[in-house]
Amino acid sequence: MKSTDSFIDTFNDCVDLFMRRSMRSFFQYTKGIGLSMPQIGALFHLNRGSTSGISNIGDDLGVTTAAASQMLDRLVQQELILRSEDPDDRRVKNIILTDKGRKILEDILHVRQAWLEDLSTALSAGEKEQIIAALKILIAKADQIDPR
Amino acid sequence: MKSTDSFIDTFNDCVDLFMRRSMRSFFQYTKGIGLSMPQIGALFHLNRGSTSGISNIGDDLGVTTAAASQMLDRLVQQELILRSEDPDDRRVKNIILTDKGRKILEDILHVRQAWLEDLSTALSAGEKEQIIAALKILIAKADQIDPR
DNA sequence: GTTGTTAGTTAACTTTGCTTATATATAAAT
DNA sequence: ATTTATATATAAGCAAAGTTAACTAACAAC
Repeated sequence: MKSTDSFIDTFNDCVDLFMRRSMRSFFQYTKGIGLSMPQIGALFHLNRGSTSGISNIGDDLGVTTAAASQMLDRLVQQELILRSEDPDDRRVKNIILTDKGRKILEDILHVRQAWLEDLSTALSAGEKEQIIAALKILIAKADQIDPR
Repeated sequence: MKSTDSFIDTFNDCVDLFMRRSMRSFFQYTKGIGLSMPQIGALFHLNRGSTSGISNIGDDLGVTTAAASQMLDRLVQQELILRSEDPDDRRVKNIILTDKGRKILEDILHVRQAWLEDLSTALSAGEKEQIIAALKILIAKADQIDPR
């Protein structure tokens, strides 16, 4: 399963590790509170501060606007979001997180980070600096080859 | 949204980056070939070489054995897996990947890596070494606090 | 060999997510 | 003012995933 590129191999090891340790509890938690993958995708979209129109969310999730509209209905029913009319263009509905929605999103992110926090306390200050420096190179380069 | 821990912040930035760049094409691809999240989960379970009984897979995915059995049906219909009787205990069915299944799994992993390969070629040898060294520290430490 | 346990299947049902097609309201264009 | 385009909603219908409950077959124990 190893390639000839040890950068790729190491990065993949890191992804596998992250998936197993951090994503597992993430999925368990979201399942526990009854949120589906698309719904989480929508919440994350909002959290990123991306444009909040229905069709934007649909595009982002790769589904039709109709599908997005229906899925958001369920989030409205759960009182995690609100539809509000855009004053500039009354055709568009801006989706905004309710306090409850913001709280749940925070919890979700926090659960995903529990493992990361353990890791952070286990690392020495020097190790952390080294890792931060390396990851920043990686982020900068990624931005460079495909900016957004 | 920033914490007081710049290690955690940088790591999260990196995760976000990876999710947006790499997982996006991953989801598009799996959607294109008609595989759902649970099905992919099952394939990944098998790929890890974990125990291949139906209930093991169900446990791993956090669903009932009945649900796992039905979901695997669909993978059998798509000829990605085979059920085979365990010779040691004829009650258990071992799930094995077909050639087609193995091929698709390889493709899935490869798609996830396309972005990573671009990144690898964009980085200098020195940068890569630095990142590899840092990630290895991270992996080693993670293994240390929660071995498996 | 009966009795109980375990692994998996099957059936009936519910919920979700998706699609297409149709409808409505607003905005933009001419 | 009328036409056209855009943003969303709604309806009908399908497939997938999940549940519980009832069932079969194989193993284990005594």
